[in-house]
Amino acid sequence: MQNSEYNFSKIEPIWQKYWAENGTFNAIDFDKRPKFYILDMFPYPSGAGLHIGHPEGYTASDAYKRFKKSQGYNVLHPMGWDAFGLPTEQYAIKTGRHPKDTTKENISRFKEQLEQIGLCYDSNREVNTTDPNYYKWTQWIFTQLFKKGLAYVDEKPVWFCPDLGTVLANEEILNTPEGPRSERGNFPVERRPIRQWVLRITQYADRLIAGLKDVNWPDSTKRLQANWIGRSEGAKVSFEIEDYEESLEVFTTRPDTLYGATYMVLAPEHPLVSKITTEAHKEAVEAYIEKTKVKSDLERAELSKDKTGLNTGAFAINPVNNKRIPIWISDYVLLSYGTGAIMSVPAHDERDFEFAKKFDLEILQVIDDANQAHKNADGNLNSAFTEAGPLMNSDTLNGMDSDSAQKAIIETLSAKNAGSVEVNYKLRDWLFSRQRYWGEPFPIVWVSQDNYSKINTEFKPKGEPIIANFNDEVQYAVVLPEEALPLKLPDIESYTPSPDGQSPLSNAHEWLHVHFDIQTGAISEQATENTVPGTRETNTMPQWAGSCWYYLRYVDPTNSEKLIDPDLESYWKTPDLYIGGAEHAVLHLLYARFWHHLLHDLGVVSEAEPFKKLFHQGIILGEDGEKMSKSRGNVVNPEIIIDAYGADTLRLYLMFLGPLEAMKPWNTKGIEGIARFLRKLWRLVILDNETELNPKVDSDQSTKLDSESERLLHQTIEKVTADYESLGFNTAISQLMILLNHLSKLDKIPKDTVEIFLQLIAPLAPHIAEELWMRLGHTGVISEAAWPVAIQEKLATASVKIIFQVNGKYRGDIMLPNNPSKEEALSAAKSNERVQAQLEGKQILKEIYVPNKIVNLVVQ
RNA sequence: GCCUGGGUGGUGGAAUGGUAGACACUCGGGACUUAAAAUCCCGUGCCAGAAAUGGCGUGCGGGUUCAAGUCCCGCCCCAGGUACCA
Repeated sequence: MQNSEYNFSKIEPIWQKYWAENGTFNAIDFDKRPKFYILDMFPYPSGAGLHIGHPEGYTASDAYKRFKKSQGYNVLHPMGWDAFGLPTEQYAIKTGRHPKDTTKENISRFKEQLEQIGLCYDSNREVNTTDPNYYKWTQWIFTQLFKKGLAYVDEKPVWFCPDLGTVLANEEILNTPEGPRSERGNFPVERRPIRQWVLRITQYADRLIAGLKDVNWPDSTKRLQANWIGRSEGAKVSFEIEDYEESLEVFTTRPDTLYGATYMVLAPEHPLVSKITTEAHKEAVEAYIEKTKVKSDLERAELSKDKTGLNTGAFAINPVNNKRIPIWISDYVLLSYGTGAIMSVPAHDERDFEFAKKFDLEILQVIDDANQAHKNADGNLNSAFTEAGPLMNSDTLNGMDSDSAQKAIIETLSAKNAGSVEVNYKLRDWLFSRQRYWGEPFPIVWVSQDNYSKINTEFKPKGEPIIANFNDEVQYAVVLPEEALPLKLPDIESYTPSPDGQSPLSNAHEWLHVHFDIQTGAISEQATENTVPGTRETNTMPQWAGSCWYYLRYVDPTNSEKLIDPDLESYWKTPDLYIGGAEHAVLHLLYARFWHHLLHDLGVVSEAEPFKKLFHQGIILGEDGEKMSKSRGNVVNPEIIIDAYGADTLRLYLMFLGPLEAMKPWNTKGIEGIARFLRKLWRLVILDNETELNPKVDSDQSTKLDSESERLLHQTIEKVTADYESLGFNTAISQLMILLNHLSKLDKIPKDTVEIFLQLIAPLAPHIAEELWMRLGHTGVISEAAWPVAIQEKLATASVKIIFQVNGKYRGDIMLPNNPSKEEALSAAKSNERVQAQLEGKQILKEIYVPNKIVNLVVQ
């Protein structure tokens, strides 16, 4: 505490308590006021507590919420906890403490820290993804996916991390110079085939692209999502393989270049490789496959800058001209995209060109470049020509443009049953299971084939049954009825996953083995004539599951009958503003959109898109300009700042650092300016060292502001209002500083002017604003007061400043009565001394007058 | 490589095509004080000058315009994302 007058550590807790106890910021269902739903990305309550990055976005949303409330909106601004996750489970493995208990402690620490910053949330609407009453509905959504045939089980080669004892998704893998590592812990990882649940997000790919045009998001984020989904239109073409029954399917976006296909390339893992490779090439090909297996995708990409590959000795037949072309393998072709095989057209694809050059394969130009392409002296291409153009070397299609040729070729192919139009996506289905304890259990029971046939179809997926092998026995998946939800996590002795990669739940024997009622789906411990024996699914859901739909539950957090009440849903709809980091631009936002579309199909929600407006707050870097991290030792702890300067100063400073969306370094020295600003505000209202009001503040309204001060006041109302609306808090604060600097120089200040100032700063510095508001004699809180509105007449001026320029350079200015004529302005300019000095001995070529703004004399 | 952002004083950053550097930090000088803190006043882009003022200045090179940090073309650098997507 540096100042005995403005005692923030005394007043801040008082107001925090007041807002909490009075539910000042609680939303009211079905209120007549217009609704406004503002959402923050909810945090993972880690053991480390709050990081300075959290309060940046959270302060912005808290300020915006207070602003909107003052403007007369019924504001919903909730907070919750994304509390399933690996660190808590790791901690449990280490200490044996139940993740439930650790989570509870972490949450209460987070809550305390958020409250200290003056962040207010509707406490009746807190959600916690690990609460069975919450995850009941996460499981319910999964049952809907299951029944619609949008979930399946697949044996997938996925990243396995022996140190963490779990499977990791691609997005949890870091590519380091030492090879692939786990994002958490930086442990080495390897590929292993494991039974996994997968969701068919690809079925929604087109709708997820289309929906992007209906949302107000940063363009860069929309593009990122569209690119991630990666829709490409083209054709599937099938090539016969010489001497084999099988044919080779490829996907191409350029069917018009089919005549230029001079060889084929298969991914080394392609199932046909071992079959078609000739004796002479077998040994080398097998060695190459082995080498590929140990490479990560990134190594494959990186090392293959210089392309590698081998001939299999086999030949394919081009369906349009029956040309015999060799089949190669190379790791630049990925099994996971398209069909895992390509037709190579080196003349018109850069990668193929490079490969053909390296292995001296034929390059046949089939698109006329009209002399645009780089060629060597012999007239051969120096690089691939990848644009469209008229065809050449293509029999009857010569001269036809690329577009028409694509259609013609696909038509020819489909007549021969050798090809068709095809759409491909980069997006892959969503790997939805983890071999962990601390996640939502799947409401699934596995039964034998015989027993499966006895079970009510209600518990089975639409379409194909879901089957998996357990110890060489085929099992069928059935889903639990809604009444059986939530399926709670059982208590277990050890949280350590078994070394075979199975979840720790596989050791919870009593929980594991159940009897499933074939009619009702009810689970019982004892067998009856209506039950069949089954085994529960031991995988749990990924952390994304709970965070995919939490924004809906805030609206109706305690409903045990429904995920969300339809009336409440139609009142609150979806968030009007979503603030969160750009690091979630793809995965979280895409998964949540997928589920929201699904819920829309199910009639649970009334709109297809969940987040109308999205804002990405930036990142606060350490004082050294680097990302804050423990290892760098540049982490700023918000609690220390609050102790030294108070929450209001921290809030203002976080917002003053720069634009909300920017990445900006923290600078502890700079906070002094904000601290001075608030002390100055305090002194404006309260007399030094006393609790009484500063006599400068005229409470009987006998003084009036002079017109210049009044104009500044209303300009400030206007600018601050507009800046808050666009989340431009940094410039709003500097405008408030200008006004305060001005007011503090006046001898007398009308009380209502001070009050307006307090209202304008209240969203950002709510504690001091409440305190001074009360001391000015108000019985109600400033949080409930209506937002001030600028009076247009007060903004008007009687005179206008005209800038003088000579050859575009500033040479002086003058105040003139409004709307001076061109003649008046010009003569004022010409009679200015500095202007005259510039005109000395020169000739005026042109006289520009921009009304009420500027005179520019062009001279020579 | 590709896709996004972005390059403005010693620092963070302001600027609907119209006075570049608002607002702060830092630093320097002064007032108040026994002293310090707090507070207040003055200065603070660079160069020349006692000052008035003048010249130069928004990554670099061109262009459009009476006027460009802002618009157009070409480069350089930095940060983030992505990884051969056929």
